[in-house]
Amino acid sequence: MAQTDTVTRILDTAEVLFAERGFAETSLRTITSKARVNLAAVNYHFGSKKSLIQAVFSRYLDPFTERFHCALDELQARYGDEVIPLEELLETMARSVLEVPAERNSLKVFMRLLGLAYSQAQGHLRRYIQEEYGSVFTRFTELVRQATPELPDAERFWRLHFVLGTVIFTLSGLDALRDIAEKDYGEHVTVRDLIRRLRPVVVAAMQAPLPSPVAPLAQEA
Amino acid sequence: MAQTDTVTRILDTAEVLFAERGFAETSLRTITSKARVNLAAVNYHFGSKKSLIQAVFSRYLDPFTERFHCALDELQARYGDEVIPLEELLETMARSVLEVPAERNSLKVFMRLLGLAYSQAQGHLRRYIQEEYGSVFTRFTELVRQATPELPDAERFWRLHFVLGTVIFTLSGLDALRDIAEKDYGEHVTVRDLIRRLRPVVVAAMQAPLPSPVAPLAQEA
DNA sequence: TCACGTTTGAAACAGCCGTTTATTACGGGG
DNA sequence: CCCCGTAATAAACGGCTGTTTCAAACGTGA
Repeated sequence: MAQTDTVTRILDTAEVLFAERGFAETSLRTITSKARVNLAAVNYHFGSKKSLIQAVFSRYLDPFTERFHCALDELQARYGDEVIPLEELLETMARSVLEVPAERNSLKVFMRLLGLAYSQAQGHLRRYIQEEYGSVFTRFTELVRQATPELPDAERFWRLHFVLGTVIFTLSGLDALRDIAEKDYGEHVTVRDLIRRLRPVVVAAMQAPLPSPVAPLAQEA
Repeated sequence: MAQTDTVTRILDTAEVLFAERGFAETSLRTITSKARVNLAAVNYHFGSKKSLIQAVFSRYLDPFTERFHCALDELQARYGDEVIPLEELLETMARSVLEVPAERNSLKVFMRLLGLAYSQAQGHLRRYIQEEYGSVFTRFTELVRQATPELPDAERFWRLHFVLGTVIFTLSGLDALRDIAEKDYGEHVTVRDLIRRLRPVVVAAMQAPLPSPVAPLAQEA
């Protein structure tokens, strides 16, 4: 079937180019010419550039949410009524994130796309992701809440976004950082290696002592 | 003098629009019309859109690097031959970052611009910032090295970028996150409040235990 | 007051953008 | 066989992009 081939070739090319340059900086002509596909094929199969962007995300997020839900099911079944430890939750999430793009070894692309979804304006994208995939995050958040009863709700909310920032920021800018690290320390760092380094940092961040209630950061020392 | 007025009006308008929508998504026509300035003024005063972008960054980074250098001078003078504690270094950096845009209460814009400089492709921008302002970061990194002798060099490098990711990611996406936080917890969070929350998390991240050397993250539990 | 360098102004430039149209080629069921 | 829905193609559409041009206005020293 020629249709499927055209569609996937567009998606394969688009996700790489989007990850490299961003959405606005990647034209449909660049995508279609590099994919050796007619320009009109994008509008024919996807309707618009916006829809193409959403389709690129769905191809990653649909399998991810499914796997993540399953992994959480298994985790809850294993622990029954006991509280699932925080580290277990974090590792489950990490494993689910890693499994999806591992099939096409494109973790870098996946992370870069997630970073773009956050940083790039693209209001429609944030809304789309929120509406389509917000429920998994809500479920995960609730489990984290049970695992960290000592944290006030607001504090936990912000800390989750802190560590989310660390992970997405690091892995989405990995290529640039890797160049610097290689030049300075000679060692070629792998994604797996980076995640090994991230683990204790993330755990420590979540378990950090509560901030002082009066906020004297900018005072003169 | 009318020239100076035109230049600053362009810069004032451009930095806000860039921060809101990104570089590619902000046209010169949008900038000049909102700044009530002729379209050609940008190319006349700055030469090109690229140069305008760099000028926007310079206006923040030049005062920042100067203040930061002075603050580090003072810190080194105060501690003499003693090692400067890590918390002291982090707070000095935070204070320097906060002081600059405080004059025009535009910290949000500043952070968003930093985030864009990282996430947006814009190779020319990264190169420009690296060449122009890399030395301050090098100096700061060396002081952090002395403050954390127990960390291997590579580990420290990555952790600095981890916390950098947290701060930039959080503060540059602050508006979106604030909306969610407000809806969920009702409290309106200020930048100052966020920094208060960030402090213990950043310190804990830098002081987290070293990762296990064998990297078994993705193994089956 | 005149002349001159600097700054504004309106208009046009070529080029790329996303999208649409109309035509052609394909391929399995009546 | 023909027919018809699906898909690929080339070409054109209007619109917006950054940049350039050239004339007009400005302000300041001679």
